[in-house]
Amino acid sequence: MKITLRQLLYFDALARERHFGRAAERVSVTQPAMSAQIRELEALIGADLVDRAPRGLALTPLGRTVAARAKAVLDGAAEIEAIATADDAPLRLGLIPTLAPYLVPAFLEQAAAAGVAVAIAEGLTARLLEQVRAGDLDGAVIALPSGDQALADHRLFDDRFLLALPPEDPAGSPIAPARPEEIDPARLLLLDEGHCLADQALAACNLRRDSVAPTLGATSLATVSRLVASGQGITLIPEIAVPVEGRGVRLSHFADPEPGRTVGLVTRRGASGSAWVEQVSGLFKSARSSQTTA
Amino acid sequence: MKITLRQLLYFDALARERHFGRAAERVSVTQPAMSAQIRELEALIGADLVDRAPRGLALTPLGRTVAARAKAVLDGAAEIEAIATADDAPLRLGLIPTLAPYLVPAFLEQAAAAGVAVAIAEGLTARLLEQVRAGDLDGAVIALPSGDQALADHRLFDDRFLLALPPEDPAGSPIAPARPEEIDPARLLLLDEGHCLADQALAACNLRRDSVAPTLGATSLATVSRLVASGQGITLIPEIAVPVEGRGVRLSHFADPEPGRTVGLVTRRGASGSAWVEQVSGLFKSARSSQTTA
DNA sequence: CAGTCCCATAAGTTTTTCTGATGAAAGACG
DNA sequence: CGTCTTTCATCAGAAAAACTTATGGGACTG
Repeated sequence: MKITLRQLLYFDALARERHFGRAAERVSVTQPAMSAQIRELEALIGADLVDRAPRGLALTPLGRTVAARAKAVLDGAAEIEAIATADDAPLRLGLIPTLAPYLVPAFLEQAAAAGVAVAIAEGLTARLLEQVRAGDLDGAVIALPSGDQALADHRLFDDRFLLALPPEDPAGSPIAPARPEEIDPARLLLLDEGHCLADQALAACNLRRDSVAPTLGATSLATVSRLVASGQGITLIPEIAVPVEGRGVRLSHFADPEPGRTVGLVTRRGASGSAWVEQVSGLFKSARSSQTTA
Repeated sequence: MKITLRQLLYFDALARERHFGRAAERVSVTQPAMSAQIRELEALIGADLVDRAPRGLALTPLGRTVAARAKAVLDGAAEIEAIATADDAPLRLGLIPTLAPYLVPAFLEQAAAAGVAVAIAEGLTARLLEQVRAGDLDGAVIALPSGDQALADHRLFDDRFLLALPPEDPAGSPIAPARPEEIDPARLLLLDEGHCLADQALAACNLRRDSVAPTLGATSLATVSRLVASGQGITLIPEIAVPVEGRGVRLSHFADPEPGRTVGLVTRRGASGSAWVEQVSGLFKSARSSQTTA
């Protein structure tokens, strides 16, 4: 046997009315029903809550504390019932490391302006997708496609790759747009394994990872771009990172068709219909626009 | 239809397990029972709480907030269930104004030492009894008898009345014990109406209120005793007040049988069996003793 | 394509809760 | 004093809620 909200509700009514009949009326039942529930509650707690006296009844000291707590519990339950409309739980969104630093600041502004509460996480694609699958994240912004049947992709925008070269590169640095396939593998700097940007860059250049000089572990574009700036090599840098990471390096567009990635929001399939998916997508698109504009 | 604790309990289990079957097992029911309760909860709230996907299910953002609140509600309910033993609600006790100042300090010490939580109120007998009847107070310490059928009197101790005279009273002040009937009504100072001490003093002296010179409204023994000390008249002062109010006045015992009052604890009849009545009575008796000793 | 996992649905049963009638105890009243 | 009234407890039967077992269907797995 277990305590029930109904018992607490009736007891609350009784505590207010101090009269079984009126308390019963208050909760729209008959007096025996009220009596039965109170008795049950007393049995469960194992003590008298009400001092039944012929002339007007009163709560016992214990009854008072129970009444106070019962009210709190009932309020909590009532809140849950009313929660449907007013949902202010932050959406939990993840972004990959090659997007987060460049997209998040503007996105948070947009979200704040739109009154949407969000919590941001950063992680590699694989982990983000895992979290979305498990419901630990509501969505992840990654390079599409996610390749996961259980998840739904929502395209946000395309993000071209530019060639980043040292400011003064004496050797073989194309002034004019180049073909990605023409890149010298020996000079190409990439992020660590697990970063999809590295895989995409390799794909664009038609290379395999083992044909590229291994780096000493670069986990951020900022690091790679600094390496390039100091003449250590060249890299492919996504357009969205240019305002932040483009300083100190020479940038060059590739010839059409320019390589790039499609950035999108990935959610559980079940969330596809939800309003927030469209709303958040809009916010990310706006964030991207304000980024390129700025 | 109304939300139930059972629904919240099941939903909490589901939120933890993320699996209907295991969640059902956790709460020792079959999976259809779990499904039904979750569905009912979703219907009540009016929104999906769970994203049912073939491969592993997740909570919706709303579901997460509900889960969090549900846990809080369940914890509250569990507390209520476990409350029987650990009841730390303060006992609410009232005292009349002619007892409170002299008894409360020592009583609070005793109560603290005994680990009993109390809340003290002061009021005239009539109001205190009303509050006890209504359950707003657990007990009242007054001059017995309470004269209320619905209440139970618990005798604590006797409190004699002494005659308080100005330190140097030139006229008719008995050096030896006097009979209360011999008091000059014109010089007798009393508390306002409503204070039982005044009525008791009148009764002891075999007087009626209208035969006494009306005072300008004295609501505390402290005031009356100051008046006596400054030679404005004489009064009857209860023994328990002597350590505090006896300074500056001359005190004289009455001849046997000495007038006095019986002080007692009044509770609702239903409380008579409760352990706290005996315990609190003991504390008051100890408080009185330490008072006379000191 | 068969097998498995997982949740939904259905039918029937058990448990809980309710109502309406009645009882008992204690004041109120003539 | 007996009768009436108030008020809560109790009981029996009815109604509602919740459970169990059995079954179905969708989606992934080998």
